[in-house]
Amino acid sequence: MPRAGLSSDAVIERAAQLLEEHPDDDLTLAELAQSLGVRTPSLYKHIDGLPGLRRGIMLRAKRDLAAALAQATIGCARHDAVRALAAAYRAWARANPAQYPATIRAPEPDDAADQAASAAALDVIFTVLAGYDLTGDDAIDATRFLRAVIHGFVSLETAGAYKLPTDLETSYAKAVDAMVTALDTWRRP
Amino acid sequence: MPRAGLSSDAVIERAAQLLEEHPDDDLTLAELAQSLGVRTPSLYKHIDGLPGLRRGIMLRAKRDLAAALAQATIGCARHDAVRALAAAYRAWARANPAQYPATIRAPEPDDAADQAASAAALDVIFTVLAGYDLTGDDAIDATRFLRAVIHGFVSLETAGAYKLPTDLETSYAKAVDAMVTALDTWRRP
DNA sequence: CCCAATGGCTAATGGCAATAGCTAGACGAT
DNA sequence: ATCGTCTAGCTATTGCCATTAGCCATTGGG
Repeated sequence: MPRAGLSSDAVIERAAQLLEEHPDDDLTLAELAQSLGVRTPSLYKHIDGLPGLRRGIMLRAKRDLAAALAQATIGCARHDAVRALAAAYRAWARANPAQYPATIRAPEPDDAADQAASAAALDVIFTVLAGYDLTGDDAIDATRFLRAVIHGFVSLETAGAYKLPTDLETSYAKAVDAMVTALDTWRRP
Repeated sequence: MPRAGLSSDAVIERAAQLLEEHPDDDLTLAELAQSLGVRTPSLYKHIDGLPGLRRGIMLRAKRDLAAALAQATIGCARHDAVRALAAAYRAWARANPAQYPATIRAPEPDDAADQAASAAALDVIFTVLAGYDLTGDDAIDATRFLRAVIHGFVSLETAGAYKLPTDLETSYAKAVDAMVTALDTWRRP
């Protein structure tokens, strides 16, 4: 019985890889175990069953996305920051299309780690929008709009809903432009 | 052996109901059969296994959504049509949150019925945007933007991502306003 | 009234997640 | 070096689910 030298992180990372490699068929513990050169029950020494594995993948994804967003917006403000955020968000989703849907799932109310990971990503957005002098409900509405545009585009793109041959880069650039313009004149009525 | 009087449509409709009733645990043929007062294998006389059931639910959802959108935009033009479309889209998603994700899945290339159902919904959007005199890539970019804003907001809302107490109706209204304004001046650079 | 079509059933198979309990290897303390 | 403990693997087992094969009763058209 040679030891495989697994760990919780190693198992989760491998699972995320498998998820990206064939996104169609849902991830199975049996497949994951085989891919790690181990029998299925052995995985339970590192993860808490299938739900625990899914949670691990989700947490990993949320943290990674939040870090990418934070990284991308360092030293930028206003329009530049919004564009950098939008670009980094889309780049992450395109690089991890199978994990992306997990990143928008609302955290469970009693899961502190999940709450923290979700909040980290939201904080980046709030910080970016802080340059627009929006307060109260205006800031919240603007945040919701920004998330809607970016998530909406990226989600439809990675789901394969944009099938026409027209260039996606240009379409996204125009969408981001429209969003930036809207944010500029957000306070009004 | 009294007959249960099932049909393909009845089975699919019941499955959609169950899906909405408890969206968490994924739909099982065993549960569906029990809910219909029938043994599991009997379902195979009406649907083509679990994949066939899922496809049936998806088709039903896409057609229903497309019909709702078409219905809502009758007799409207430009801003009014866009607002009506946005309102109807969100209303449908809120009424059928568990089925909504199925409606954005890209159709399989060889599934004619799926292609048709998806195209029906897209046609409504194209028709609504026809009032804006957009042509070529401009029209496609605008369509993508419109879908991104509406789907993005609705998707995040039904996923529970908008947790703050601020009124969602107002937030959506502002987002739709911003989108309408952007569409007004879509052609430019 | 008959008979073909069909919608229900039971039985059986195989895959998967999950649990219980065993065992060997790693590692620290003496 | 040796012992003892801890733990990461394992096998065996259970139970649920989807799926298929094959049987039988009901239905409805000639």
